Amino acid sequence: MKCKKCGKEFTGKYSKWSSGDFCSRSCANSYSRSFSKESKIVKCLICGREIEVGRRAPQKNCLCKECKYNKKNKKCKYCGEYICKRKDICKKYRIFPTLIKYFGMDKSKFGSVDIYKEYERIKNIIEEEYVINKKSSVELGEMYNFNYVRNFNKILNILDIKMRNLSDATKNAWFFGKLENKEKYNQYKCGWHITWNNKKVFYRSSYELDYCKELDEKKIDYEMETLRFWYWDSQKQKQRVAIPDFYIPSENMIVEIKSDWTYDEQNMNDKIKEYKQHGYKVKLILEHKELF
DNA sequence: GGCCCCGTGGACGATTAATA
DNA sequence: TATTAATCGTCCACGGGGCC
Repeated sequence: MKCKKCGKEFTGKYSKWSSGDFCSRSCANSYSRSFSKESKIVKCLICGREIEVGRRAPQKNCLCKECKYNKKNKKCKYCGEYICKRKDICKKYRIFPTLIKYFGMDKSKFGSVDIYKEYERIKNIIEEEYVINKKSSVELGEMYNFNYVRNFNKILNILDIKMRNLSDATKNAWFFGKLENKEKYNQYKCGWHITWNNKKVFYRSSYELDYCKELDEKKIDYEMETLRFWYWDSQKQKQRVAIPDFYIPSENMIVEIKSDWTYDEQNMNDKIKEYKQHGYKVKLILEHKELF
């Protein structure tokens, strides 16, 4: 026989595993190495995907990169993947029991990538309440029967929901009527007044009380501090909350009562502009005189 | 000036991932 | 397998900011 590598004539096999093509093991190795840069396409033993391997790659090495990695690593018990596609979510595994307990996260989704959608679903629900409906973290805590409602902000933080700053939070509280300060407000003469039609209203100055009496005499129905508006304060250059003094439903009219001492013309113009944009008529009474 | 909502952040313990 | 590091839950106190 003629050796495929060196061309020498030889007889017999150099070993019982020899194919009979080579005179010696070194020739067989040398021949094999000469093809080492060649490759072949095989199917991954695990996933069946076609991959390129060295021409003489052993059967046991016919694994794609991912399957090779997978053999060395464990599956994530949250998304079920060897390499988490949303590591940002899987990393938050500590909050999952909380999301299940208080927000109804579907735990049957664990172990598959469906957990990502489920997580986003819960996050969207909370985000809608906090960002769009402007509920406070405390209100949300109560709403979801959270163990310690005052700590709901940590949940928002973990879910990457940007929290309001204290300034906006306080303005929100005013807008939704959570801050009233009625009895405590004592800078001017103030107190409760019963209207002609038996409504209880709170006045914050003697000027307001005088106007109450005037409306009582005329038997005009009115409300005090029942409306709230966001308006742009052009002097302070920020959004603020305006609470009109009087509202007369029959005329759809807002009435502001001011004294020289408290009157800020620019601020009043900012507020009135907003009232009118909402379709209300506006009356301003300064020092008992009707300006418009 | 006075009140109070709500955001902030620390302490501590429990749990789990990461590492040796 | 044991240890360490990271992170979350719970509880609490503080005080900024807003309103009139």
